[in-house]
Amino acid sequence: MTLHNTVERIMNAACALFLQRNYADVTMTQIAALSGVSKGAVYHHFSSKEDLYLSMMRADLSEKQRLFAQAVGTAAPCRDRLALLTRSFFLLSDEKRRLAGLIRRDINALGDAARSELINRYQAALPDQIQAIIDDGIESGELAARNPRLLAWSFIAIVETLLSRYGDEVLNEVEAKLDFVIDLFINGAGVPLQETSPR
Amino acid sequence: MTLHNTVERIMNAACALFLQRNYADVTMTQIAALSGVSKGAVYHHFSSKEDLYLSMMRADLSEKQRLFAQAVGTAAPCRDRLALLTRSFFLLSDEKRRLAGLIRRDINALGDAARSELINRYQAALPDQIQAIIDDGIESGELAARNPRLLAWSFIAIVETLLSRYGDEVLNEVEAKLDFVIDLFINGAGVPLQETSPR
DNA sequence: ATGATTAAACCGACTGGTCGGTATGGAGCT
DNA sequence: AGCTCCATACCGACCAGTCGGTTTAATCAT
Repeated sequence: MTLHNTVERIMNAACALFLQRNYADVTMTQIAALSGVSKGAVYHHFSSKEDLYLSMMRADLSEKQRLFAQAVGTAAPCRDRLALLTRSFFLLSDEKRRLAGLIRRDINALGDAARSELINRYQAALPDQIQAIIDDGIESGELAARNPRLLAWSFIAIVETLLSRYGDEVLNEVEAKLDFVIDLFINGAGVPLQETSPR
Repeated sequence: MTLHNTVERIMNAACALFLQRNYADVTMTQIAALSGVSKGAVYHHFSSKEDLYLSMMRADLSEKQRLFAQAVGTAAPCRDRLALLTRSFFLLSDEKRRLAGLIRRDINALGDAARSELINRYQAALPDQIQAIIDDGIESGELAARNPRLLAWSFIAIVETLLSRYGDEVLNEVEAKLDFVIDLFINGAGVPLQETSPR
């Protein structure tokens, strides 16, 4: 739409292709073809394949960091803040939702500098922010005292479980997904010992 | 084994290389070099790169399926059976432990036939067996009634969280890892509402 | 305005190099 | 001999990245 709409189209095409194939299996020719521009145009805007991948990820992670910072900055019980953050994640488009997960798949294909930059940005955008909420939850006594970083990773891992095709079919509503994730993470899979059913 | 120790060496080399790099980034020449044999020898025993990858995975998944079947066949509370299965997993060598996780990373690089075969074998070896335990747990009232397949995936996801370098540093004892996984999965991260909360 | 100038955007054929896979032939056994 | 096992040399395909040339569009001069 703007002056640089070519850059935008290249990034969108790259996003779509990197989502369905490994970093190594996506060719610059394919990206150019899907963008509707030539390979020369792609290399005019991005200095290398890695530069293109990095630019795409940088943009996405910045957006997510900004988005999730709202939930982190809210004053509320830990459970509600986690729900707020997770809801905003589930409300993203399917593409955006899966993008961050690519990092773990492609990280080995990148150079050292790119790799550590991406890891840092990913940490700041996702695990660190979730851990901040969990830290507060532990301090306030809402959560049991365990390693907060491992808890944050586990939380993310559970969320990613629902990004599969099957997860989307079984729990198609955002609130249903939210319920599953938050309830499993906070209360676990076991039935509460008190009240209703015995063991 | 001694007769075909070349096959063994090739498989071990392939295992080590596929663990540190993507499927596409591991070359047959590298595998041959690390095996100490020639490329011709590799192709003498395996018809293609995909065949080698598949053979490696087949062997590993069969072994895991057999291993975990013991826990599934045990008569005990769901929690104990999950712990039994998970302990046997954590007691595997580092290489073996990470191997199954590769599938999700490399699955897109394989052909359709290989892909679906691997997915089926993985399902049978890990999620299906864990789900069998969870199914029993739900039926006996030990676990809350939720989608058992999603629960199985979540359980695996939590376990995989501890396979990272950091997870190994923080919880270096097998029993500590086991405690984290089982307790988080069954009881959740929140403090129990009743009684006094320990630690 | 209108033509001249210029720089950025863009194209696509091409290159250098790498990879999966094959052809060939030799060593050792039966 | 005839067979398995394995090493070396090689082939075709394909990729990231380059480069000379063309188009577009904005700026300046008149």
